[in-house]
Amino acid sequence: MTMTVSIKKSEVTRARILDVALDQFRRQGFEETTMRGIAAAAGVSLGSAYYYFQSKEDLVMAFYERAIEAMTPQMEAALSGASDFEGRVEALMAVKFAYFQPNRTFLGALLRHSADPENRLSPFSEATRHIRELDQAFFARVIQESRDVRVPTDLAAHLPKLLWLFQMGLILHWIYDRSPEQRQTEMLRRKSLALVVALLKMSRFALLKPLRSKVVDLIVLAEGGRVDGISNEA
Amino acid sequence: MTMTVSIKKSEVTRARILDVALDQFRRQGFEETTMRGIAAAAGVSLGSAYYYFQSKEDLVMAFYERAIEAMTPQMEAALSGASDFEGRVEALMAVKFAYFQPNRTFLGALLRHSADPENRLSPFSEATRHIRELDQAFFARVIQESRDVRVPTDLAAHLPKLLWLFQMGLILHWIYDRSPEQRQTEMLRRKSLALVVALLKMSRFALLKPLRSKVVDLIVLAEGGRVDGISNEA
DNA sequence: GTCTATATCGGGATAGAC
DNA sequence: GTCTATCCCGATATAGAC
Repeated sequence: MTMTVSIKKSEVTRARILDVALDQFRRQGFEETTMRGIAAAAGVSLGSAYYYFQSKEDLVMAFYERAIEAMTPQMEAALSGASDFEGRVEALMAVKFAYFQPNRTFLGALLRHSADPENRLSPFSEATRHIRELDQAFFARVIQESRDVRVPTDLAAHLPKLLWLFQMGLILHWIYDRSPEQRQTEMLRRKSLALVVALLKMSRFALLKPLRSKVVDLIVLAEGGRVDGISNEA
Repeated sequence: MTMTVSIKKSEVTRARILDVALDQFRRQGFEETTMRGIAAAAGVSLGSAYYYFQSKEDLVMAFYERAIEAMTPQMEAALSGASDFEGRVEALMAVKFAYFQPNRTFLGALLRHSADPENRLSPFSEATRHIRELDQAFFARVIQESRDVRVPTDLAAHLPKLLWLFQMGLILHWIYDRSPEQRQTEMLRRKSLALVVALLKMSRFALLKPLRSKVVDLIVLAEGGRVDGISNEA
């Protein structure tokens, strides 16, 4: 009992700092929020804030961790809720859009650096690899479990990453979407997913085999380098 | 005479600051270069440096301006040097890669923010629109002047922007390419361009008309929003 | 181990005197 | 136009209270 309490003491402080930070990030954005401001609002000294989070970026990483944790059960439900390929992919993406909705502005501040795989906060970075792979695993399950879309194995092997990339593109578009209530992204999401599904269904046609081979060839080449973080220059 | 001299006085100072800045950017990168360092090396005070360039970013914008200015005649030559579509597109891109070669690291520091169209330095920003449009105009000329690739008009209307986007993707890949001498990007460039050309040639087939319509539909939707800077929520 | 107070540094940016 | 002085902020370091 006493142990449990003493352990929690610091975790409460840590959680409070994180809560305050995320709140300020949401309301003022990333750049505008200062470590001094976070510490003050959390009722701790600047030194304490840095004691728990070595940098401002670490606070963001904690946000990512929370997000994937909270979304995992929701994505499980999404998978069993829909019955066909398109429905499942749509359901998976819907979870993200719903969860990130209140944090859209804040997320925008983070994804500003998304193009830089060497930035820890980038969705393509080594630091976020774990989260990325967890997410891609859900897309892999969609492919395995859906019977209505059968993709040739050479292409299927890369599909989880491709679908994840497709999702990232939509999120990025959404972040900067200035149309009322981001309706434009919604439409884009619907139409582009339909197109992706149509292309995947076409991908089995023997006539298109040479074309598909070229595409897969390109994907392999691109993956060998940059698409998935620091590694593999095969 | 006296007027000419007195006008030039400040421009010389301005040019000196810019020269020093670009030199340091190239050698140390963007982040590592400080306004204090620039001012010191240019023999002016920090305040003076800020008098000429309101921010560090402004120095970068000047770099962009210089770049497009220097590359314009080279791109003209590239267009007349090649005879077919693929050759011309390749020649246009080759000009960029050659010009940016010595600035690759520095360019990387800039394109870190490329995903953010609200960042002035982003190739998708309002601030860089002018440069972007100049560049896209060269791709438009390729399409008009090449007889070997005939693209249906509905798609052709968007092709300059699409080709430019394709080029940006390759440049981005190149920036973070860790393979020796960025050979990977070179291969990717060659193969992906060949694929693009193959797809464009296919685009005329009547059988693919419905698919093409869907693609064009998507492009229009995306362009209406984010792809090209702040404007048009048509 | 948890936390405060405080000093210090580096660097972008600004105000105001000259 | 030019400079000095100053501010703000992220980050680091240190000394010490409990």
